[in-house]
Amino acid sequence: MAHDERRLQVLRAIVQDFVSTNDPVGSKALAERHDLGVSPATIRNDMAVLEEQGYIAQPHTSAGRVPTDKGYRLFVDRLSSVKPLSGAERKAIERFLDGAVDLHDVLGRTVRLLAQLTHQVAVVQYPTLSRSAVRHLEVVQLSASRLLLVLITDTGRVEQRVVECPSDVARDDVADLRALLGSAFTGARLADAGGKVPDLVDTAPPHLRALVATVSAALVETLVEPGEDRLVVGGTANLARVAVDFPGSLRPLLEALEEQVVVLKLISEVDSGGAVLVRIGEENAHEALAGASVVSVGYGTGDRALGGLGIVGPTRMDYPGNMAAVRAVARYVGQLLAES
Amino acid sequence: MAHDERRLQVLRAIVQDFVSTNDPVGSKALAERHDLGVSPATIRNDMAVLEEQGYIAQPHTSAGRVPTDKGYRLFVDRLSSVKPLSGAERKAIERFLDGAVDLHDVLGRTVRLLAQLTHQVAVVQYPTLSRSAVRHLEVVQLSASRLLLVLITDTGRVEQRVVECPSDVARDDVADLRALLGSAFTGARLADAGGKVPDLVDTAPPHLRALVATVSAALVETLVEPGEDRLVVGGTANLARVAVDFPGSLRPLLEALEEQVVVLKLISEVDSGGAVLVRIGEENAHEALAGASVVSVGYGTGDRALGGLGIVGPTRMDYPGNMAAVRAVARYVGQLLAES
DNA sequence: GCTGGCACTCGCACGGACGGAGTGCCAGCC
DNA sequence: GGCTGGCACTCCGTCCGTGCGAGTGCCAGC
Repeated sequence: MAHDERRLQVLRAIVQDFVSTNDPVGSKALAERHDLGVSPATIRNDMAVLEEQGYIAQPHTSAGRVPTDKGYRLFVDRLSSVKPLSGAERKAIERFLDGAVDLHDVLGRTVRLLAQLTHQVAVVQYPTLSRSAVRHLEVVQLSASRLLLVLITDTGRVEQRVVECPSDVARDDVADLRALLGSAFTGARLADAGGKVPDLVDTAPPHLRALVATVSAALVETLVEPGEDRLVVGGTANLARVAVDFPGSLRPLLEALEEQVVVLKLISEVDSGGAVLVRIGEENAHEALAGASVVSVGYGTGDRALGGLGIVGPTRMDYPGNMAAVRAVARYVGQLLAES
Repeated sequence: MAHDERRLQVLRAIVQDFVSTNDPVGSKALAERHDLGVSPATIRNDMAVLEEQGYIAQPHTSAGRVPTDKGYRLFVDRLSSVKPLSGAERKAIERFLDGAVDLHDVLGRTVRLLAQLTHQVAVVQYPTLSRSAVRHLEVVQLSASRLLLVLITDTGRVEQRVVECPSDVARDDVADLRALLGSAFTGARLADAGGKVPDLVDTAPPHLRALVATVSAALVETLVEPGEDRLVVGGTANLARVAVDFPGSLRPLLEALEEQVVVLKLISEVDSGGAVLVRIGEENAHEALAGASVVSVGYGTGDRALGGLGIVGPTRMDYPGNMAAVRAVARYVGQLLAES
């Protein structure tokens, strides 16, 4: 029906205007700024219906209307097309990310880039260890009974862990241990590492068994268990810019961002199909994020999803633009990591 | 003179009251809350002198007085004694930091601990590479022409760098390279690494010379050059709590914190004698930090300063308490790193 | 089903009045 | 000489009443 169609146009116009002005938008302004072909009075009728359906709300009697979470949801799902990035933006992505010398550098640049493109807080997850494979495993003796394990993954992550051994370890044993662990784990997916331990212990020379058991337990414990996934956060200064959108205080949000677990959960729950995921306001199911939206997507090399990245901002954000930026950056990061 | 003495007591009382209440403090309130032994009228005379000398100011005619940067400076230098930590706080430090498994973990816990103890933004510098020595140097071949250098320092830092070689590298050459670099650099201070390169290249077998030159150049460039020092920042949520102390906006401050260079400079300029350094307001010589104070101290193992740590907060802060916390945490971190 | 008109509601900005806190100064006292 | 109580003055923050403008809902007419 042409009816419903126009009502959706009205909703779209409300979202667009409200996002850009931060003022509740009224029927008159709407009729002036958009070619809806009808008079303010008609728009008012549509707005009344939209309000009844829960897509918009008015902060006070006789102020303009403001989109609700549900309204943004409809907008994102049906009313917006992904805004293509400008040439300048695409150039900026390349310029920014090229020249990175290691994973840490890549992710640091990525988070700064995303923050700059979207003017929101950017979040990038390190490539998940569980989906990475071992490229190299190094054992360094720190002292008689302390060993340092260094794990290098095929995604470029370098992780370390100090292992305290129950008894002193001979120099030769360290070399043997290194060889054993190396041949057992190199090339293996970290997710499978746990299963290899019993076999490895069994086949180890008797005098090394206790050592191998201790060390591989530590390896699996720290490096494979979930929860060890790291996060890079950047652009928190952008929160100050949009402080007006968080009426209470920025504090809960800043706390949630520091409490990486919260955001990590959101970011890592990316769609395996590579679609951009948007979580709006209350959909986030975490109190501190109730007034915020999260736009995230997985990045990866070819068919393998390595991790997630995205942005966090007020629900009043430019969804099409931010979705485009997040998607473009994720693609480029994926390519970059595939090369290395 | 008893005169001047009392005037300083008045200044101290003003600082203490203002820090705890955030209200400009007047002569009457001062006389009531502190046993200065004189009447408000006398205090007023003292305040007039203190104001003339620039230690205090009044926001508006006929409001109370507020300490100036100069007033805080005098307070810190002459009027405050370092507040000893409570037993609970000392316990908290131990509980928080023990059980850390690697350097990353130690510094992460440190920054959270400091933020929690002081309710300010905490900043911890990674141990300076230039003052660290090489414990282990690993070369991993990523592809025919790409090598990954992994450097492990005696302070527990693990740094990585990808090196693009002009031509393909044979497997055996990698092993030789590893042995060469290892024997040349292991145990050496990174600050001296640059000087060792020419010698190393000269003594290398002819067919490896180009490779050694490329790789060691990359090593020195990324890992030894200054500016590569890293920073961990935490507790930015505390800024929201004291937002009232930053009249304009938190933004410049948040930006300065993200722009790690700024803070790094401050934190790394620690006193070699191990004294706690306090920079108040304008003393910071960076616009964004004009309304902020930085309390920092070096941490290290024994006689060697490894890096700095500290806090950033409004000039209106509890200097004695924060100085004590910063110092205590730095000592504990120093011990912890000395053990490993 | 759309439109113009109209009465109504409210939030907000403006402005004046008021009270309170704090000061500076002065004369008197120890 | 230094401290004290008293007093007049200044000025900020708050409160309240008013007016205005934006926006709405409803209704009659096309």
